[in-house]
Amino acid sequence: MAKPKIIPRNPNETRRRILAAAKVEFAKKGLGGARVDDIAARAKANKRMMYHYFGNKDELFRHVLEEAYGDFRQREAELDLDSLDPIAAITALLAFNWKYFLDNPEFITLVNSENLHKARHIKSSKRMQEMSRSFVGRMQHLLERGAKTGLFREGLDPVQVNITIAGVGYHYLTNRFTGTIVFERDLMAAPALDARLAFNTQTILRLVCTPETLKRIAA
Amino acid sequence: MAKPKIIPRNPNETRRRILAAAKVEFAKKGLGGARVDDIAARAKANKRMMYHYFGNKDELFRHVLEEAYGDFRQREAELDLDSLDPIAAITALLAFNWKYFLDNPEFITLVNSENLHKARHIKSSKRMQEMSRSFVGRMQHLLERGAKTGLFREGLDPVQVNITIAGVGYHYLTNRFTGTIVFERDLMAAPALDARLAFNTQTILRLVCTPETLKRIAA
DNA sequence: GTTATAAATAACTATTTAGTTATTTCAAGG
DNA sequence: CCTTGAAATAACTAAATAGTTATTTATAAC
Repeated sequence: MAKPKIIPRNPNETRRRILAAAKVEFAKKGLGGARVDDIAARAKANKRMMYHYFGNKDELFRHVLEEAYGDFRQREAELDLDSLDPIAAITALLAFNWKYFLDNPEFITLVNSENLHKARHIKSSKRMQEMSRSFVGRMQHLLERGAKTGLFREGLDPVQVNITIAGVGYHYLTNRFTGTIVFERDLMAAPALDARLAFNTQTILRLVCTPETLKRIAA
Repeated sequence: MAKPKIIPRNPNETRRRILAAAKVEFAKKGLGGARVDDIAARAKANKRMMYHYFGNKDELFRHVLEEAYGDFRQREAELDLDSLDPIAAITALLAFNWKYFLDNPEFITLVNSENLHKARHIKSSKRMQEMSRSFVGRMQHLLERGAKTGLFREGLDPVQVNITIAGVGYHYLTNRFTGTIVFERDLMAAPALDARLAFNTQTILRLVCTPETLKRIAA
């Protein structure tokens, strides 16, 4: 009735299905644990098609990674932080990071897997470089805007702030399974997640704001 | 001359060598990527001995993890934070975390691997539970001591503070390979490492200290 | 229609892999 | 000494694995 399920002989669709299936498999089992046969099966495609479109397992992994990273950066760029005052902007950026990691848990495991392999897949990727540059630029701009208006401290390193904003959320979520055991607390329950975002917001505002700003917003 | 290298027929030694080799292999390639044959070869032991002492690959991984986590917690317990004032104590704890991650990079990849597998190896480990409890207890005690002396803010959640202290260092280091590409900066150069520890110290002190304390120590 | 090209499939291969079996070797307690 | 049980080794197996070959099939340009 509705949409024809699988159009025969559709290269774009097949390629897309393989890439999507690979993302799931790599995220679940890591590069070393993922199986090419399982990826093909999940994509409902012949394994040979993977080799046709992507060359080999490592190249497939690189495509998955670049796509995941690209999606993350693109959505972040869409936030339009410039229309917000610096405090609202950095709060929104932190919340975006948190929500993105929550909604896309595979992003975290893919990045972890790439780091286990010393980032060899993206080491010479021009596309990664371009995406990263505008990302760092946005933070630099935000921090300068905050400092100029007297809200933020002067001289904050955008790289350090970026890593910290990502880190306070990323670390909580990537280690949520061992964390739940170590802390004997369900770290993924809704109230726990809300509490963590609130805590992280405090952490970041206390880090970037001047004492006067902090007193005023009563953090 | 000195010590006899490999004593024949030495069960403890063989077991220890296998465990040490497994730690290296699992840390390098993850659970899915590690090869039992490679572990045996690295340990200069017969593969059959691994099955003799540890049962199977997953049990071996569990032993490696428990040992790694145990070492981390034991060394942390040896810090004797009670003999330091709260600010020095939390600074020392942060620095310990940082240094431990730097000196034992395999710890990070092992924990990452366990989380990729949803912590199934340690889920019902009594030993993990015991080690974790005293660890959380120490932070609680430190935060209470800081609050009582008016240095720290009241009502800080020791779990949140623990996760943040670990996270600001852990995230920087676990993602150092992709980070070096994204930020186009050698994150592992000595000055970069010093800068990160200094930055993290600021982040944590700003998080836990009262405004008055912060003004006094001019952070 | 015919043909050239690319998409898709099935079946295969050479290796690798976790785990096992069968056997030998040593060292300590009697 | 000598016997016994554990330590160690070598050789094996069945299944899995990344990647390939050979072939068929649909499509779109002419």
